[in-house]
Amino acid sequence: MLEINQLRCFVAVAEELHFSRAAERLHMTQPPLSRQIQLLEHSIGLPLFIRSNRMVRLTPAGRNLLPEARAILRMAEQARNSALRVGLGEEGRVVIGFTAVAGYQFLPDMLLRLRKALPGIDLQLREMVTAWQLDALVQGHIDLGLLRPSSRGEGLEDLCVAKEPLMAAIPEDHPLASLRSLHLKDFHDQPMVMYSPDEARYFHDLVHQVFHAQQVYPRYDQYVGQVHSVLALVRSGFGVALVPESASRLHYEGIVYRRVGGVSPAKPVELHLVWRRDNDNPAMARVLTYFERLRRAR
Amino acid sequence: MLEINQLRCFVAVAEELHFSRAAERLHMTQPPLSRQIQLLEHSIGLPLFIRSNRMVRLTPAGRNLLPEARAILRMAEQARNSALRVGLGEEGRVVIGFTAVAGYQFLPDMLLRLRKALPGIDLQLREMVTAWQLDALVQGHIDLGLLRPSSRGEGLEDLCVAKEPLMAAIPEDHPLASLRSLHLKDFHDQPMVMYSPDEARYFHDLVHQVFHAQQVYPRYDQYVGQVHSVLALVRSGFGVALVPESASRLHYEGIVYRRVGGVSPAKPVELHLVWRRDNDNPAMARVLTYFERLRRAR
DNA sequence: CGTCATTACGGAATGCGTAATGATA
DNA sequence: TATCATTACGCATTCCGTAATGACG
Repeated sequence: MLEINQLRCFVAVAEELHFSRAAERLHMTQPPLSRQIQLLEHSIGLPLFIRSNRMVRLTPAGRNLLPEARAILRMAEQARNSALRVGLGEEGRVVIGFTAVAGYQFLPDMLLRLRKALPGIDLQLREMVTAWQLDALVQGHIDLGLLRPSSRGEGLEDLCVAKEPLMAAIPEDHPLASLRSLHLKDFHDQPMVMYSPDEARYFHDLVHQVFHAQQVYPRYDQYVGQVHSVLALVRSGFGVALVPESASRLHYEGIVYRRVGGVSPAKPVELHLVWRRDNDNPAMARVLTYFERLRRAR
Repeated sequence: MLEINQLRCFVAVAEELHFSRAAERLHMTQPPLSRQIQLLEHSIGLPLFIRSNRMVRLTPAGRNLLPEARAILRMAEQARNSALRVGLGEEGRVVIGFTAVAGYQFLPDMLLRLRKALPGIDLQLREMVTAWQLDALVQGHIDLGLLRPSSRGEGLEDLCVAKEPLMAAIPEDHPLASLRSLHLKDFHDQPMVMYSPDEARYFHDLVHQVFHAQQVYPRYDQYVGQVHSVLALVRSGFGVALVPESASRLHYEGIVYRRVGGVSPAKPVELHLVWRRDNDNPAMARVLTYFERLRRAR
């Protein structure tokens, strides 16, 4: 096989067309240089130079090899530097999972700042629901999850990054839409679109608690997994719903959003960043350092 | 610097994720393999694997290096093969100089056949007049010249590949254009466009001899260097001219071509292939072998 | 205690430098 | 004879294989 060292020798001689000068440039003496060239020629099976004692010139095979040899040397150099930069986290990739709703409010800001602060790092995005993100984190398919709170914390770090109130999403032609101010009690016995207890455990429990605390009991007719779907059903007239404030960014035609009195301020909707404590991605480490610096600055 | 051998070891371990199996694949024992990996890691400055005794896995830096290492190995392999093929003439480049007129008749056929017979060889074309081609041949800028005969034969091989008669090129509204048959004598005292004695020595001498042999003396009003230019002047009414038959392929609007009686058949226009005897381009050698085979087949 | 990577060590091969040789103008 | 590549040879380093050690389940 061609050896890197031999290629380096070859390039030097091919550029100088003079063994002695090439040897000088390589910080060695001529004889071993001659020998390396001979070995290279032998391993290819052809002469690369024509030595006419007063003149060294390339054979066609040598002329052909020269640019390739340069390319290989350049690649080797780059590979080394790139591996080093990846190791130091100056370059690399961080895969981020996010829920659809986070994609409308929190994520864009975060990405903008991250890209600015860590320009060498390639940020890859994958939309998935909270439960899938937790799986993907554990399996190492994503480095970072932007998701709703969850109890599954085996080896996972968790940071609350946003809190927002729940708001009512109401079809614009619904009687409640015309009320000046809205209170939880107004939802009593109302048909509502509810979150599914397994696909959207967090929202399910949160909405349930909010109403239960006030002894209000709406009628839960529909159970769906994502805020998107909730809004789609609200718009189709299946009832009203409680959604995080940021969902109002979705600008669903035919839906109005209202603040609701009686919702405990101690129960906001939270958005969390989650990652594996033993994640070994150095680029990820730099992202975390960046978050840490942000947190302290506040 | 990264060594090829170390990269090969790295790729094997990265693919097997198991030192013993990788060593087996590399036809060596584990300990030196471990050592090569350590050396590689040291030369990069970072660990590439995490060895947890029951499990070998890549670090991010290693994951990043893997495709680059594969690429380098592939390139090294290719470089070797390519150099060998170039050396054997199975692959390579032949630069061919040609005169403008040759480009209309002889060259296209020749290229078609060469490309078919020697598919691995890249044929590069450069149009230039005979004198320039001779220079370019000597200096090694072209491998092969397709040109008019010349006396400069220092180390050059020469092969006549085409003979063609001279024909008259006449403006269509010229009195001679309407004659049924044309003889050299008809050119006596006629204004003619002549070839320049330094830029187109061969044509100059040839035309001169043709007329001289018959004691015919036209009037040479214009001297130009290329057949192209001759035709342009003929078309502009500066006179008539003798041109090689293949020039009629140029299909100049307003020019008619006529055979001429009295032109010695022993003095056709010749087209020659010329190359350096000591040309070391193996692809060129194959081209020559091809010509030789053609010649013998005839 | 079995598996598997690392460390330890001896022998072979490789690479470099110095000195001698050879070829060419 | 001067220049410059090659050959010859001795020494240091590198690389491989075998044997011993060590870590983890």
